[in-house]
Amino acid sequence: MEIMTNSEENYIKGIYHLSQGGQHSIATSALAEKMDTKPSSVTDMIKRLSEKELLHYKKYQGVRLTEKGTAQALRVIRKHRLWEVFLVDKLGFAWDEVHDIAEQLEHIESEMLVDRLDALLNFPDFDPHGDPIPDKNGRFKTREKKLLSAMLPGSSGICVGVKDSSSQFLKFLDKHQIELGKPIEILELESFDRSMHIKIGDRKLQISHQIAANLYVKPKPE
Amino acid sequence: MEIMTNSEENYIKGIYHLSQGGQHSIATSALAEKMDTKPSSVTDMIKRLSEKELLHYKKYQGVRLTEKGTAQALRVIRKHRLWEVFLVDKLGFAWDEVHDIAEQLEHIESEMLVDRLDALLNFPDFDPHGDPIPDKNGRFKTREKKLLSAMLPGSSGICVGVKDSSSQFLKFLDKHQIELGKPIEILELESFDRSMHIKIGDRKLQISHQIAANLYVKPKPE
DNA sequence: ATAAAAATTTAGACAAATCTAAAAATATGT
DNA sequence: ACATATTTTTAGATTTGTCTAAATTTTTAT
Ligand SMILES: [Mn+2]
Ligand SMILES: [Mn+2]
Ligand SMILES: [Mn+2]
Ligand SMILES: [Mn+2]
Repeated sequence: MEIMTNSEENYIKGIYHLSQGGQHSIATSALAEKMDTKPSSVTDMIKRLSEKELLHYKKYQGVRLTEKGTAQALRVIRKHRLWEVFLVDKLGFAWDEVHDIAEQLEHIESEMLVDRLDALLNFPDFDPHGDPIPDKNGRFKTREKKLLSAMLPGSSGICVGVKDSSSQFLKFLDKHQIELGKPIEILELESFDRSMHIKIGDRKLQISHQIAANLYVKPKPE
Repeated sequence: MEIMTNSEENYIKGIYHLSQGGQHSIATSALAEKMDTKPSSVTDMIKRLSEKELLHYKKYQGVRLTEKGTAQALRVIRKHRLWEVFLVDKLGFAWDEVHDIAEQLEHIESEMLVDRLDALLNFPDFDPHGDPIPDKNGRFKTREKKLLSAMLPGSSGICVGVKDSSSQFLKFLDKHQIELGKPIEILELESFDRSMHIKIGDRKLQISHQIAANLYVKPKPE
């Protein structure tokens, strides 16, 4: 494991996240968008990362992480999510306040620190946004989850994650007491605007399609 | 408070520490030594910091922190020492293992994070090495302390700090069960090699001058 | 199939932080 | 006081990461 700069780590993480969208290879422009930078800068960085064998690159063909690159991405993601849990559980931050701080903390280098933090937090499987936390070998729990918007009236489940984790969306959920872990039931779907009547916990409310399209639910079997 | 790079913060901190040695102004060469870099690099950085009004600089005359520079140094030192307390108290690190990790953590930017960490740790006044932790206004407790080597036979006090905080020295102290907070009594001084017979806690032992010259003691009055 | 559009790469520049080698200023010793 | 030694600064180069503008390749549309 050679040393990586913060910027290199951020690119690798960005590529990893884009790869979760199912694409075989990630386009320069997509990565530029993700990293909030110019395609020319991405090309430069891609060459360095390819040199270090963290990704596969053929000119004009986009990139794909190597095994080594994937492992590195998972290490950074592990740190990011563990720090988020720390900030929420130990320092009382709200779930919409932790991302930017975790963006900095994820680059702190010390395997011992990460593993002890993991232990302090009781080896959490998921972060405050419902995303899985890789263990020290890069393995993580997966669980069945569907977007609420993809569920049918009459079905039910448990609220387990968010797709959009912007502060605005998270605060909106707070305001309506929509929390991870709560049972959720789809009562009715308005075909006109696709808004949904749901029961969350023991309260009923109506939410727009945009909200339903950003909430993950673990469906109850049957 | 404009943004500072990690490197700028490290220089400011280095200058602050050298200034504690009493000098009116800090020489380029002294700072180069401290920062483990070349004098020419120091000159470059000094110009940038002077531009930002963090220090006073006249060519060939060395540097001195401005008010603003001092405040900035204290903010970084506060973070460094709070993180050291966190690592020891909450993650169970030994006092000789925390410095390098704190060197990284001290650059994390978030006033809220620092203040909440401070609260989690119960607003500690001193770090694991006995150094004072500035509060959010940059104020810190001072306490009377003398090098053990400067104390006379028959006098006594409490062990409150280390001058050398290298891992080797700290491990040496661990091995001989010399811990901060323990009462210490000077029994006899060998004039030949200045080694000391002391009682620490309830054990007697003999230590070399080099050890005594790196241990701080709060002397008992009278 | 070719021309136009879009995506990607290259070329050249810049800021931060470092280095080596050379020049300039300051300090020291007789 | 003046030559020598030491310290400090300057000049020029390098690495990382970014940018703009131009060139090149790929994709899309007619
Ligand atoms: Mn996050
Ligand atoms: Mn998260
Ligand atoms: Mn330290
Ligand atoms: Mn310390």
